Amino acid sequence: MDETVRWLTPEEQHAWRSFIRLHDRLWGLLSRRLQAESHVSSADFAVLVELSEAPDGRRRFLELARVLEWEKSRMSHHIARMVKRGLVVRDECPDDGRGAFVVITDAGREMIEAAAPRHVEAVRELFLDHVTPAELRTLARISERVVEKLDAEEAP
Amino acid sequence: MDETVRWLTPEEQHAWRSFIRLHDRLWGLLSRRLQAESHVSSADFAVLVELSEAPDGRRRFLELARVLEWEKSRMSHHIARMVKRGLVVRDECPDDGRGAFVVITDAGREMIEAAAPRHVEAVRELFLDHVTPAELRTLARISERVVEKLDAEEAP
DNA sequence: CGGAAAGTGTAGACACGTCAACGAACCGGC
DNA sequence: GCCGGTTCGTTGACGTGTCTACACTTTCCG
Repeated sequence: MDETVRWLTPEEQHAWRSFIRLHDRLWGLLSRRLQAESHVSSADFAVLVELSEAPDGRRRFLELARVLEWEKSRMSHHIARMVKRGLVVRDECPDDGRGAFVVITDAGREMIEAAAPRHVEAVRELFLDHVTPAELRTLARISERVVEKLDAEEAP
Repeated sequence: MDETVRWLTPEEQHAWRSFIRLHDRLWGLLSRRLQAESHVSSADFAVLVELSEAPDGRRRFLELARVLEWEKSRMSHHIARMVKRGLVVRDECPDDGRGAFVVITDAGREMIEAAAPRHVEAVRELFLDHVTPAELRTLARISERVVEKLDAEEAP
């Protein structure tokens, strides 16, 4: 084993753990609120937002997966569950025999329109209200830069 | 419906989405590396770190849950899986007939000792190396402050 | 034209987390 | 002592995410 491991300094360890902790707590609370108040999961919410903003409320399957950065398998399973609950329907694609559209239903629109304002309010109350504009810019800058590096990491 | 929803500004929306995206990508990549290189999940890793640092490699069940901020049910399910794979064992508590200890096994120690250096290296390579010390301090400060608010939110 | 390769989506097995209900042991006051 | 409330931990049902393998198209190219 390589004995020259560069372990994290206490500051690094603290920052890293705090960051993970922040996300877990925040996302957990937001998800539970969304579920309790609006009866949709965060994943449902993401799909419905994407569809409701699309022309005719419809999107190709893998296009949706690409936008949300989900694996196609996850998308397939999740759409199956959403179909079962009546939030979306599948529609065959005339141009491509393999493909399919996912289309938001009226029930889906009602869900998202009821959930969105509450969700936005929660994001403000639980997060944005406690962060200064300068801090938010720093956070965004860090996030963009690191994600860019990760993209480069995964590409090859 | 309340028409006076304070929707997110483009800057806020961008920062929020970037933050979530950062966590998802980073955590996803780290988890997959941990699994592929060391055959442990992030959750296994967290448990093993905690146990390996404890005296005699043992901890009371709910104490572990409290430290990791996991629900007791999650802990119970997860420990059951780890027992099945031989990473930990359960041990009855003589003082308290209800209670139990979770104890790390030799195999568990080997796992964590092999996984830790790689994991630390990955955290550096994928995250810390791309963030300045000042940015890291800002991130830690934000995280602490918001988590504190969330604690206050959940307590009552 | 025809066959290989790549694209689109599905399906099953499994790991994981949450929720709610439960059983068993402890604890405090009467 | 014992009864009610609390704590400790388990369990089963269910929704979710990943991985692998698969089936069916389309497309590319000789």
